[in-house]
Amino acid sequence: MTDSRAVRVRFAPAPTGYLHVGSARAALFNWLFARHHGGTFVLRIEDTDAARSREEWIVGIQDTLTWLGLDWDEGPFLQGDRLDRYAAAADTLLASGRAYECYCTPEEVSARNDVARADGRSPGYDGRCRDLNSDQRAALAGEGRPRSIRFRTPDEGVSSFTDLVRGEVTVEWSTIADFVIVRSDGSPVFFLANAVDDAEMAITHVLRGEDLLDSTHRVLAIREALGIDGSPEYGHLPLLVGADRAKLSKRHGAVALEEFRDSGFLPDALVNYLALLGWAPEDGREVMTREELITEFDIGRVTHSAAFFDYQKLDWMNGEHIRALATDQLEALVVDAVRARWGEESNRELAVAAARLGQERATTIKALVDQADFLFVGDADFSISPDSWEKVAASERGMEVLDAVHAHITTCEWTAEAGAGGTDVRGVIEALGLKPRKVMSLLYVAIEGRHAGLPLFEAIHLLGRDRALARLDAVRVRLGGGLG
RNA sequence: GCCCCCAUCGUCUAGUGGCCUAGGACGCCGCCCUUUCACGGCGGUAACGGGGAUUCGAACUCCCCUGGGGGCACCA
Repeated sequence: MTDSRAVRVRFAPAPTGYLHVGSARAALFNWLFARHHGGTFVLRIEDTDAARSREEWIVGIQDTLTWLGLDWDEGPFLQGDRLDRYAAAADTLLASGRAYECYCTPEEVSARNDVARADGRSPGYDGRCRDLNSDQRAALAGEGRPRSIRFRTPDEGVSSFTDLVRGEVTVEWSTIADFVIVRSDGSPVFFLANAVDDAEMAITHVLRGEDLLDSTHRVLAIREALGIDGSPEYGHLPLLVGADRAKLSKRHGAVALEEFRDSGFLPDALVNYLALLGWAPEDGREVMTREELITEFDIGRVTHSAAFFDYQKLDWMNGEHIRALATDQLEALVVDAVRARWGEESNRELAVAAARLGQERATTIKALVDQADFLFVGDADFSISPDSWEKVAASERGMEVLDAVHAHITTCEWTAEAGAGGTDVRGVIEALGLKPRKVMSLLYVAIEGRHAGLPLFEAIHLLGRDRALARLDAVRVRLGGGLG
């Protein structure tokens, strides 16, 4: 951007639910754009739909943005606090004739649209109240009909603007029907509030999803009708879609940011992955820090087509970020996660050890903690997953291996210095004439309850001699050989 | 039905007329490493939707078709 004005962008969610991953992506692009240009990032809550907006979502969205690390410089501004401005704007439009009073009810309009569709005609307000005179209006009002205010779109000509990502976008006014800007309860509708606020808040650039592309013409028309000079530049971001290429929604999988947080994804990884959905830096880097993203971000490099949200690639990305974490940072995260799961008095040393052993292999914090379950679970609750057992139940000379390992663990050196060196049972297995890798799974299952997990010798050492022996015994029994 | 947007490997993308027998990443497959699983390393699989036009030359420009998506609310 070569715009000389100081950049001011905004993220303007409606507090009608949790923060959706698509909205988060829009917030991120605005934030990156603002930070890249040293501009201002404004948070505005578009709560003009009182029926669907809720206080808890206003709080929740802010919490989630904060967790993601998308800090805002101004706001949150609530449109609910600014109703007088929208009312004034509506009066202006009414006075100039750019808007008119409409006495059709939503039900009537909807019914007429259904008929239109059924007849193969285009839906959209049919203009019934467009040219009422004052007597007609008074009569309709006299019937007790509710009054809304509708914007009168131009009858001819075109609406055109230059989109930052798509270039020139033009549409004929004749295809855009008159639309409501003030509901019959007096509350403003998105188009009006949006136009007024972007002007008053001196927003210079609007980056939002492509699903809002058509509405831009209407917002721009209101600005013009209000006599507001100039307008922000608009950039419509490609949509995020699911496996069926439709707009990403709940049925495609996790879409609430909270779900990603609770699954142990790192904010930096999510930010990194989201940034790459619809944008790529010039040099093709993929794993990037927040600072690198800010430096490289360029609205001109945003792509045009919808992007599939690939959970597998997110997993990979998260693993990359876990590995890039300073060890003490990961330790802190794992300790917190372990305590959230097993209680505040959970053994900190074990959690720290698990963090270190897991850093090289984990994709999420949750998966890492899952792998460490065997360290924290009570002995009475320890169990072996059925499919893991199935994999090892027929292990070659399993009983012999267990006996030998049991004997070794019983007598091996057990000191902090020796560590996992003492619990290394490879020699024992080789002495039986077996290849360690062939029978190791059985031991993993016995000790960790699953055939894949944290390194075995370290696991045994962390578990402690008594608990380790008890688990070996349990599997000996299960294998049918008793405790000979 | 009408309007708008979009179109490169399965996926995310690089590519802005010759550097492209199309590059990278995820996934997948194989090999190596290895204390299982991972991680890591190496290699492989795999794409310019179709048709015209412009040009000495098109993934890149234009047109048509096809396909996909979005919108047409007193939601945002």
